[in-house]
Amino acid sequence: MPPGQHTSQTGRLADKRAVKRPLPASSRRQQVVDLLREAIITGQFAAGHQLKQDQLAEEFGVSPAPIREAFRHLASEGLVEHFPNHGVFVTDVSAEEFLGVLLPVRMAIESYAVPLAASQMSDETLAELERLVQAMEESAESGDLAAINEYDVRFHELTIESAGSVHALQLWRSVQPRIRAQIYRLSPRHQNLTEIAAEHRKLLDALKRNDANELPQAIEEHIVESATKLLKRADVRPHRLSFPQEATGTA
Amino acid sequence: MPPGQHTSQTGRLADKRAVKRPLPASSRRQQVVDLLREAIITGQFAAGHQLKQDQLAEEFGVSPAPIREAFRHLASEGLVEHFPNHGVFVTDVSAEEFLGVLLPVRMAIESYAVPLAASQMSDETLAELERLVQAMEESAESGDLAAINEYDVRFHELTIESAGSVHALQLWRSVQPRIRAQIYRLSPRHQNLTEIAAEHRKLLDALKRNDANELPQAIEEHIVESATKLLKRADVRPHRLSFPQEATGTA
DNA sequence: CGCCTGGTTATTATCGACAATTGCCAAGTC
DNA sequence: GACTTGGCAATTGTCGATAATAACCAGGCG
Repeated sequence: MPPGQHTSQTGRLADKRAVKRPLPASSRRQQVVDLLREAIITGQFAAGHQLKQDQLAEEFGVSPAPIREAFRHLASEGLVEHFPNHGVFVTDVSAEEFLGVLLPVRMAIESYAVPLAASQMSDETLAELERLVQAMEESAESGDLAAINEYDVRFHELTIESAGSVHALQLWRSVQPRIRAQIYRLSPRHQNLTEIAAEHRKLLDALKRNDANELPQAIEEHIVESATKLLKRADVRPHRLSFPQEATGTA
Repeated sequence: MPPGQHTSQTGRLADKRAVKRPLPASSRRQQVVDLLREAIITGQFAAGHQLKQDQLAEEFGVSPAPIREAFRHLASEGLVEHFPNHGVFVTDVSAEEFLGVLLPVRMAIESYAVPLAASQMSDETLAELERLVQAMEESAESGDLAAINEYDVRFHELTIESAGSVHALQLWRSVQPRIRAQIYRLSPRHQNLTEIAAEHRKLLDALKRNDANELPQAIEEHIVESATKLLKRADVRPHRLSFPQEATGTA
């Protein structure tokens, strides 16, 4: 039975899991996934580079099996492509695809999940979000971009988790790393960190108010803002921002 | 090197692959994936059911390794959930998530990919799409719903392939099985098959005309139509269809 | 002189066995 | 009598080795 859905012992299990960590986190596969994802996102592996299972297995001191499973997971995040009998290769993300697909998909996911989450959010979760925003504000002061990104990701993930939608969360986890990869590619420096923190403060306030009218617009703004800022700083000006929301009048 | 991106021998490789099959298709993992996916989509495995690697390994006459990799792939399609050290369990898809996330995400993907595909579509591809629609029309005559669904999937997949966007295709392949699962769950019978074929004929005509103004609306209609028909027949009337495109005025 | 053909090697895919983890159950203790 | 604690059984996770696959290269043939 899936943890948390047990017949009678749910409480005991939930306690056990809570006492430990949210995730078992240990598992060679998971460790490999995390290491490789970070390497790809930060650009240590260039697009097109082949990842060889035996080489990585030796490098990490594990057998090929967990490496191969890690490959499948990374493929689900779109960070690598798998060609049967040929290997896995680091995927490229074009600015067009970023704007045309990844952001609209993220928008679709959060437009559904965030208002849903706001309507049923526990005080504990709100407090945790508050802590995350504070941590972002502090990291902005000290100029720690990596930390801000980490809190940013966690903020959104926790919010979407609260919506309780398995599929919204699964899809978000699939697109999120690709979006983060773009952030590292397009704006590795000179981001206005204070603005990022402020944006999340604004979103958190909207979550607290839980105004069904205001929230969808707040999410949309939040996502569009972060994207356009990113692109401006990188001097990438695509022909048009074709978010579904903006496409109504242009058709 | 990824097939199709070779340094000099591209032609030879492409020929070789074309002579054989589009996919190597053989691979125990792939076979297991296809079998399990079909079993889940058609409801042979109920939501919540645990898939055990050793049991399936024996059943299929393979070792646990390809089964485990198949699990990872099915998880990327949202058909199963993986709980480390606990197993994989068939995922449930609520009607709310179907309408709220899966369809909007599909809409976002196709809104980007289909116009892009239309703008650069080869005559061969158009001919293949034409064949698919004809096959659908024939299957509609003979009342073969399974065949229609198969052609339906292939029609959209081929279209999105033509767009040449790795990520649009990857995401589509991730959401598509879930949507198909809903089709089987909500409307296993009594679908108006002729209408489905006609819808695709209309979409194909729009693709042929490649009218940048008309196409986005045609896609939107196509997706919304299929969804609302599906829901009407199953007597499921959600509170509202919250597609991003329709949310502009409501905020 | 170019094309086909067979061996060679690098790499992936699969295997079967073993180790680790987890939940369960029963015995023991306060 | 309820709670803790230890062992038991079922299941997943990992291993190291082997088999299968496909690109590369050299030699032979038209």
